[in-house]
Amino acid sequence: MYAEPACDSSLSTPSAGSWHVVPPQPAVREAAPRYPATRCSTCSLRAVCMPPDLTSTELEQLDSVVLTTRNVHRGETLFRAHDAFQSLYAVRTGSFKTVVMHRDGREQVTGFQIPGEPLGLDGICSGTHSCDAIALEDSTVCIMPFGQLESFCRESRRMQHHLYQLMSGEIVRESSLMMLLGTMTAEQRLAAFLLDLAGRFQARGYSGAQFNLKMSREEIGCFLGMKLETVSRMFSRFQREGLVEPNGKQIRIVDLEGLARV
Amino acid sequence: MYAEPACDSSLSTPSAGSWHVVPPQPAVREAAPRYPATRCSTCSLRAVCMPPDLTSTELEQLDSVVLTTRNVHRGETLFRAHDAFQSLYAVRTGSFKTVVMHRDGREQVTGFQIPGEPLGLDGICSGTHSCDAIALEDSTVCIMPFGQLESFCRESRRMQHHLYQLMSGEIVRESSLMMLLGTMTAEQRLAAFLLDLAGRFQARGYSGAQFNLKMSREEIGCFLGMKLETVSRMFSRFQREGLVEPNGKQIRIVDLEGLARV
DNA sequence: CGGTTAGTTGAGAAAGCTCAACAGATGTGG
DNA sequence: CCACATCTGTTGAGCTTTCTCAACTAACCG
Repeated sequence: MYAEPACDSSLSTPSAGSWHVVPPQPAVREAAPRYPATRCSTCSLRAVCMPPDLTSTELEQLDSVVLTTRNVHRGETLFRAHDAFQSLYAVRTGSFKTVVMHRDGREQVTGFQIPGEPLGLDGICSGTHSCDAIALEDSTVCIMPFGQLESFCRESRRMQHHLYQLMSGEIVRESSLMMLLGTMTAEQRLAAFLLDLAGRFQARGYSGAQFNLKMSREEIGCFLGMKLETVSRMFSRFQREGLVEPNGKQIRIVDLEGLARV
Repeated sequence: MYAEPACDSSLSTPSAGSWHVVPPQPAVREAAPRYPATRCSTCSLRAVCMPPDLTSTELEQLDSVVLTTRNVHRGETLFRAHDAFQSLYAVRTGSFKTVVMHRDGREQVTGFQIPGEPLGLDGICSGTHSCDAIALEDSTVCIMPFGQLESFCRESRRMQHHLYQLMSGEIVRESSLMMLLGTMTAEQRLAAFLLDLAGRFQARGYSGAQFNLKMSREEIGCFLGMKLETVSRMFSRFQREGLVEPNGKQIRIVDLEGLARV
């Protein structure tokens, strides 16, 4: 359902090498192949991803930072906690979830990422990722090697500021999630979640009124701090109240204002 | 109880001007006076605040970015949501809480900051702060005008990286808070909170086993997503179980391992 | 020293969880 | 391409945790 067709050019670059410390992993875990990126300068998501006012020189430089993309199949990880941090990523097609895990097995989904949204910012701090990023469907990401990005940011004031803004935005996003988890009822959480998603889809030119949830009820619950049964009950309640028309994963928002009033 | 004596030199700099859009505020809200900072190069918190490997030239430049400090009295705000973002701050003495507020009055404390910790990172994103920063006791902060800091970071690779690390660290901190709010019981939350605080005090050379909570039970509850009564009950439970010896705001951790096992 | 605020404790209510049954959807091998 | 197994989602009933309301005590402040 999402934008651009995945870049599936098969000119695999040999440069890939070992992306990850390879821990126990369901299936064979090959060195992830990279593919040449189509350029930022012509990308339809540029307005979502990048500052609006880059000069053509800056765009050229940017193209030389974002040289490759990578395909991640549904259920596979882009990176996992404890992997060495190398690059920042931007979702190009598809969608991801990020999950932090406690030793005792407790899991918390900390976010869902759709095209144009960043991944990997958690890794800068310690040089090691602190969460897993898992594809919810077959997806593509742009790869921005962080060292090169940093160099670029020392040259470009605009790009420097953009990266600070991006990270600050992540901080603010997480704060409002804390508010959600700390102060809202199950009903309010789900409403806020749907409204947030609707807004993000709309900002990317998709319908905000009707969309397809790629994540399961369990994943939604794990994000919103409640059990899947409760998520399901709340969907049913919204349907009864004529706010949302859920059809499995297909969601139609009927009464936006009503949902906001919950 | 915290480190350094506050810099209370009264050579108020006239440069202060209007720091804030002044919304309804309990008392008189004057333009906050700034005081000359004692230098980063000689600050005992430097190891906590700044990258360890700055050259003497970089230290000099840093001193010229962090020219001023500001005193904030107990209960007063350093900045509030919707204030224009100007500067990043580092707590020098005392402590703060950051609070995000929903229109309907719901509040969530998103963090407590002790000496050496940053404040204001939320403002970069939109140029406007998204939370209130309120002093829990009479406190002092170092002021880092963000424009100057950005310039400095374009010149100093180390400083640039440090700021990225700082922001990434905030992202990781908030993720683990989401885990706390999303998956833990009231008992586990309070235990995790005490252990976190103990670690942070210890890292600053204070006792991790005995410390003074500057925040009320209500503020703790608002941070941990529970009511003050529940916080109180959990303290009592920890006391009964011989894990913690709470004496009002004075906390002594008796059984660190036990607390970690909760 | 009296008034106010902060903290503790108890009892009953409510939200959300657990367990369980079942229905649809999805996928797989014969 | 069907039949069966598996996974995902829905719904119900009873239980647990936390909240709410209330009373009371201790600490703090002017």
